[in-house]
Formats: sequence, structure tokens, C-alpha cells
Amino acid sequence: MRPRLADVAARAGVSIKTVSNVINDFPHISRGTREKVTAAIEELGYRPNLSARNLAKGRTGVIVLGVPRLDMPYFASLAMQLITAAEAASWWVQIRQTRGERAAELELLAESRQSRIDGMVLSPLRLHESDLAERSGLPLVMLGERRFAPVDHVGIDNAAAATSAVQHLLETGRRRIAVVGGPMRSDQRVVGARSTLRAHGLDLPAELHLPVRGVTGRHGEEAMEAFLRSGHPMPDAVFCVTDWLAMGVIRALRLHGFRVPDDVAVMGFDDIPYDLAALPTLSTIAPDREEIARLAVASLRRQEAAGTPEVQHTVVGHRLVPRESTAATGPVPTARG
Amino acid sequence: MRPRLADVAARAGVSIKTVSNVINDFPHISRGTREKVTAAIEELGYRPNLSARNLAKGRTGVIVLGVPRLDMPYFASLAMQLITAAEAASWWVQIRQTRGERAAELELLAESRQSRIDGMVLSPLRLHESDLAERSGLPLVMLGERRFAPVDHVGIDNAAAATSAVQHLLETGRRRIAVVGGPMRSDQRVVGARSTLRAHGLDLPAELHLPVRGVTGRHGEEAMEAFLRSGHPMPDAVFCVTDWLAMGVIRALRLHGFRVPDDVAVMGFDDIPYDLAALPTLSTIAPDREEIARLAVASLRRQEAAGTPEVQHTVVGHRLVPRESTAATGPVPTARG
DNA sequence: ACCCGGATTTACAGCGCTAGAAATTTGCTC
DNA sequence: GAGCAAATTTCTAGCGCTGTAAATCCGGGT
Repeated sequence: MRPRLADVAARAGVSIKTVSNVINDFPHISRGTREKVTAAIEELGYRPNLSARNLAKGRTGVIVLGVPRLDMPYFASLAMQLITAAEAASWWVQIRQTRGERAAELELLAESRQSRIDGMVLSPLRLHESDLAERSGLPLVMLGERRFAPVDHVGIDNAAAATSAVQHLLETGRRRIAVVGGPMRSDQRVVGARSTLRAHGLDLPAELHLPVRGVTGRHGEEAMEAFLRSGHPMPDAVFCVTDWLAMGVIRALRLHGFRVPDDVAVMGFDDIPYDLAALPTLSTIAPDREEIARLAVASLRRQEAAGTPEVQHTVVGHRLVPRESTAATGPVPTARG
Repeated sequence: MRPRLADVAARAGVSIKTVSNVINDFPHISRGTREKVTAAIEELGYRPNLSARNLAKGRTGVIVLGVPRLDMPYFASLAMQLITAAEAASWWVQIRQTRGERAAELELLAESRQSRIDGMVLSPLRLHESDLAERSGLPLVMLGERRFAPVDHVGIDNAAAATSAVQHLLETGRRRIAVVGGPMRSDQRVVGARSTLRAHGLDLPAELHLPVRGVTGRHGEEAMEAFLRSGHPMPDAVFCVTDWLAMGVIRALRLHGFRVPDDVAVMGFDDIPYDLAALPTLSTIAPDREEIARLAVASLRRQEAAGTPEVQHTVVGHRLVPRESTAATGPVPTARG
């Protein structure tokens, strides 16, 4: 059997509560006692029983991270970071997947209301602000593009990031810029791109806004195919609201004989690891995921400490990462043989 | 405050234990009682307190999944499946990352020994069989290529999968086949490929075995670059032990003017989502991850039930997924303008 | 009407840990 | 050496749920 507090206490010749005090770093423990107890813990290999501790404390030690899918690398990477950040606050992360379904997101929210968890980090895709009306006092923080007034939020400034992306394209001499994304998901990014174009005396004509119903390569490829079929004059750059979309777009462009970046520059968003294995490597916007994770955990702690503190919306930084896909001149794969 | 068993009992007019019995599906409960209790639970929105339950049961309800990194899509996807499979056994999954470091893998193993968890699913990269010597009775199941005699294992037959891959390349008329992978990680796949070549009267000359020290695109690209610099005669096909490697290999090939698959076919392994966004789409081997996850959980349950049951090594199926990168003739991106 | 065995339900003792209050010891002061 | 406050340690209840064993109920047989 695993050793219990009582075993440690017996071995150290003190009371059970003293051991508990040592473990919990109470003040007022004499040096000698602390040493005796620490030694006993060491010798016995004692580890606290978390179920018992949690029961006594009325805390579960678990927070939930709700993301659409774990096999989307953006979210996988976010999960990685959140797990690390949460450990620092003695929380374990339980990952729940919503598949981007509104029903699943609502269910998570409902669960949080009656729940056995200490907090929730949610990356919602389909939730409406009104869904939050009857949320419980459970610490909750939202990630992602949309901000809901009544809840803490951590995220980058997507419009500003889109601005950097578009400016980067403009700086490399591009003028006719298409945008792949929205309407549902990536509104801020599209909005940011459009307003930046406008600020430079350019425009985002309707035919250059290619809407998608998802953010995978297939969606990007289909959107670009549709555009190519439409017969509109080609853009000289495409800004995609995710890297995955961008890969599909590049695929479609190249299948139709366009060179990237020579004929058309392509810009993504997210900075997923595959960007570097692609040909051309993908220029992108890299959100500071580590910071997002850290601040999300910080928000939960704040909410746990104060009952219902003021709502905070926090903006995290991002970086423009220029790579081959937007280079002024890029590698030209030459057919050989 | 959240309702407790006692509240439900009071409301239903029965004892606390009867409510517990209903919740735990004990036999011998009269229909009337069951209905009263169920109604009370419903009305109060009662949810059992897991900390308390786990404490009473001496079970934590948590299993650990140890993987190298969550942002490798193979493992992300595996984690996804495992979470789902574990839910069916009322377990939730705590993901731990080893970064492929032996020390981290050992640490996980050590933790399992003194631990607060019900079981562990481990996908080891650097562990030695001897490291398992003093493992505790904690249910443990290993995934991945290497089988350790004393522990349950679930995985595909990597050598057989490599055989299908190589046969596929042979069937599309390729004869000079290079292999990217190993020596550390993917031995079975390399071994399978080599023996298949041999079985067909071919060979894997040393210069066509390109070893790598990792499985990312960068590793693949560097390995292929090194080969190209070496001046050896070109292969007409490359089998890579992961898709990610394959992407890097394709990148290197195309940068040097080779067409894929026309000049060189490339075959991957894992079936990650990006395969479809690549140009060309990547032929690959798709392990049945869902089955792996399901069987891993089943193994843990079996071990939990019987004290130390017989060790089982289970083989799960895989599929060959032919795509553009190994087509007899593929799409030819034509430079335009 | 009474007894018996199986069907149902209840009482009660923990699971291992923490919190608050009480008890004890210690260090000083005079 | 007594007296007092602060420092340190122990006592005593639970946290909410489950398992065992004992109690109660019920219908049929006599």
C-alpha cells in the first residue's frame, strides 16, 4: 500500500497535521521538525493522495481546455503550452474537443455550470454571446478571435495582425491582393485586411474575397479553384486566414501553373510546423501562444481568488514571419529531364 | 452549493446509500425507488463529486498518455482517439510530453510507480527494455514500434506496413528505392523495407539508406540534400518512415528540379491531415489509430481487473493510401508566364 | 396468523487529507 | 523563578462517496 500521511507522521514522530503543515508550507514550523518530516517523506516515498486532498479542499485540481480538434496543429500547440502553464498553478488540463460544433460548445458550458472542475479555457467557434447569459461563477476564459463582453478573453489583435500581413504583401510590391477566409470564422482577420487595403488606397473587391466554410487545405484549394474558374483577373497575392488554408491555395495555384511567390505571393496565419516543410515555405503570422497560455491560466487564478473580479480582455503579441511564399523572388522549381 | 448525495436522498425520501445504489446501477432496486431517485437527481441537477468518489474507491479516474510532443500530428490524433476511448471507461486522459527525451520517459515511468494514476499509455522513443525492470503493478501499455517483452503492447506491424509501402512502389514500376529513416527510431520500418526489396531480388545499398536524427521536415530535407550532394545515381522512389520527413524530402527534390512523382515517387507513413494539402498529395500508410486507442484502453482495463494478467502484444491493422506522390504519372506544375 | 428466504434498504465506518481551534512548548521579561 | 505572549504542534471535525453488514420488507407456504 502507498504510504499515507499517518505513516509519515509515525515515522517522523509527530502528528499527522504537522506533516500536513510541512507539506503545505505553513509558517511556524521549527527547523528540526521540518527536517524530520522531510526525511520521513523521502524515506517512505510519500506522495499526497490527490483525490483526498481535492475532496478536503473542495478543489479538483483540473481545468478543462475546450478546443475544436486536437489534430489541428494550432490547437495542439496551444494545448501543449497550456498544459505547461497550468502545471505551474498545480492544475492538470483535461482536453475536450468540440469539433467546432455549437452543440458541443454549449454542452461544455453547461457542464462547467454543474461541474467538478476548477475552471475552463474555451476556444469557441460557434458560440453566441447570449449563450453566456446564465453562466455560473466558474472561472472561465475565452480564447480566439471573438470577444464576449461578459467573459475574460486572451488573444492577439487579429485585425492588427492582418494589417501586418497585408502591409508585408504591399511592401513586396503586391497590389492586387485576395483574401481567403470568413465569413463565419475569421472576421477580424478579413476586416483587418480590408481596412488596411483601403488605408493604402486599394480595395478588396467582392471577387477577391474568397469565403470558406472551414480552414483546412481542402477548403483553401476549393476556394482558389472556384476563383480560377471564375475567370476574374488574377491577384498577385493571397492572404489566407490560416496556414492550412494557404497550403490548399498554393496547391491550387501550382496545379494551374502559377508560380509561388513569383506570380502570386501567399501569406498564411498561425505558424504551424509544416510551414517549413512546404515548398515554398510559408510566410505567416505567429501568435505568441506561450503568452496566450500563460495569461489564460493567470486569468483563471485571478477569477478563482476574487469571487467575480472585473472582466479583463487581454491582447497578446504576434510576429510577422516572412518566408519564401512572399519573397520578392522565390525558388523556381524547374522541370528537369 | 452543489447538491450532494444527502440532498438527493432527502428529496427522494430515501437513504443516502440507496441513491448511491441507483447511481451505481446496483441490482435489487425497486422500480418505484429508482424513479423517485432519478427524478430527484434530475430536479437538483446532481452530479457526483469525483474527488469523493475516487477517494472512496481508491481509484483516481486518470490515466496518463506519454507522447513525445503533442504538436506532432500523429500523436495529436492519437491523443484525440485515446481521449475518446478512455471516456468510455470513465477515465480522463492527462497528457504528458517527453520531447523524445529518455530522461523524461524514465521520469514518467518512475512517477507511475509511486503514483496517483490508474494507468499509463506510453509511446516511448528512447526507453530500453531494461528500464522496465522494476516497474510497479500499475497498468501500463506501450505503443509504438518497439515491443518490450514484459509489458502489454498495441501497435501496427511496422515491418509489414513497410512491406506494403515498398510493394506499392514496386508495383508502380519503381526499382531503385531509397529509404529515409532510422537508425534510432524507425528500425522496423527500415528493416521491413529492406527485406521486401531483397525478396524482390533488389537491394538497399548503403548510399540509398538515408539516416535521420529526427522525423521532421527539416530532417527529411537535410537528408535528401546530403544525398543529392553525394552525387550517387538518383533513386526513382523514396520511402520515408514518416509523412513529415517525406514533405521535407519532396521539398529538397523539387528544389533540385526533380518532379514528384514523375522523376521520383515519394511514400510517407502516418497519414497526417496535411498529406492532402501538399503538392503532390502524399501517399502513405494509415495506421488504424482508433483501434490502437481502443485496444490500449482495453488493455488497461484488463490489467486493472486482473492483478497481473498475462502480457499481451496486440497487432492492429493499417491501410495503404496511394495518392499523387506515387502515381504512375502525376500532375506536372508547369511554369507559366 | 406466523415463519422463512429472498428482495430492498439502511446504518456506519472509513477513503486520506485539510482547516480551525485548542493545547502545549518556548523564549523572554522582570 | 514566575508570568506572559508568541511560536509550534496536536485534536477533532468533516469533505462526499462507497462497501460491508445488518435491518427491514414482502409474498408464499403452513
